[in-house]
Amino acid sequence: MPSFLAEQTSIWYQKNARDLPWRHEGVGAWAILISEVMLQQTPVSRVLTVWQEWIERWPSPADLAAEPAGEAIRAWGRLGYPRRAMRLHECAGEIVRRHGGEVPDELDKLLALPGIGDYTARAVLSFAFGQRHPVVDTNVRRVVSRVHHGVEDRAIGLAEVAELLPLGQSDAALASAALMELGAVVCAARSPRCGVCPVMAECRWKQLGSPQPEKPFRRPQSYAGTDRQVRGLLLAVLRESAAPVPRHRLDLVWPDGVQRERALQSLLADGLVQAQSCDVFLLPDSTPAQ
DNA sequence: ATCCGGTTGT
DNA sequence: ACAACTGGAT
Repeated sequence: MPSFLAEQTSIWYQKNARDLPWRHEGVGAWAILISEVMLQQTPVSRVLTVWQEWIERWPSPADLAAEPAGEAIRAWGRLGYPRRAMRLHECAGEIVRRHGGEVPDELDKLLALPGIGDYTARAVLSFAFGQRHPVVDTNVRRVVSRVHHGVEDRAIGLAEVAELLPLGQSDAALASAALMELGAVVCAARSPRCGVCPVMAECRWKQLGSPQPEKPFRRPQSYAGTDRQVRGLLLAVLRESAAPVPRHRLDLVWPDGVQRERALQSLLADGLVQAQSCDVFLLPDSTPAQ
């Protein structure tokens, strides 16, 4: 059932899509997969340079799999959520071992890879292989919720999005990209630009006066002072050091010894950091087994 | 339901 | 200060 939303947004997208490098002709599935992982919870502007470095350095899964995980973590830079870099490295290894070094083009095989969930698996199938799948991220959820239901935060499932996509594979893939783009550029969470929206005339949310969502209750959860910040500070020291780092240098980044130790232990548990001895640490440097 | 980063726009 | 940013794993 091709919907008004999918059709109009696709038309709009073909004239207004941002020129992002991973959308260029000839970009392979591996490079697109990398872009999708990097874009998880991370704005486009910050992904651009790191993505370019990655695809030049590791143009195939085998290239990344051949290096220690620490190199992926180092090259991740300050993108945030560095476990994504580690999972991407594991993912490359799985692709080499189980899929002959080629990114699989089947849903169940992608979902079985580390770091690849419901969103990323379908995004790769749609944008790299031109298949028809519901690609549901926070943008699509917001667009469909607003336009069809007139509310900000209604739960939007895969089936609901699948129903509104065009039937043709490439048309559906185009519509998926278009819905995400609309959510990112026009139907923004904070400052929607309804004046330039291609579906304004049929938007329930606009008709209802753009009602704000009910905020049930949300913890303040500031970043400053959290374990997350301390993990980031510790990892930054290890990233920027070519040589293993003695504990006393890590002690400098955060005054609270208890929290510092807890953060270090969690990094070790995640596999983001490796202990060379009891007081010397480094990024994972073991060359992966073939 | 929670944890997991780091930057930018408001 | 604060949410938002093309989520995934536990």
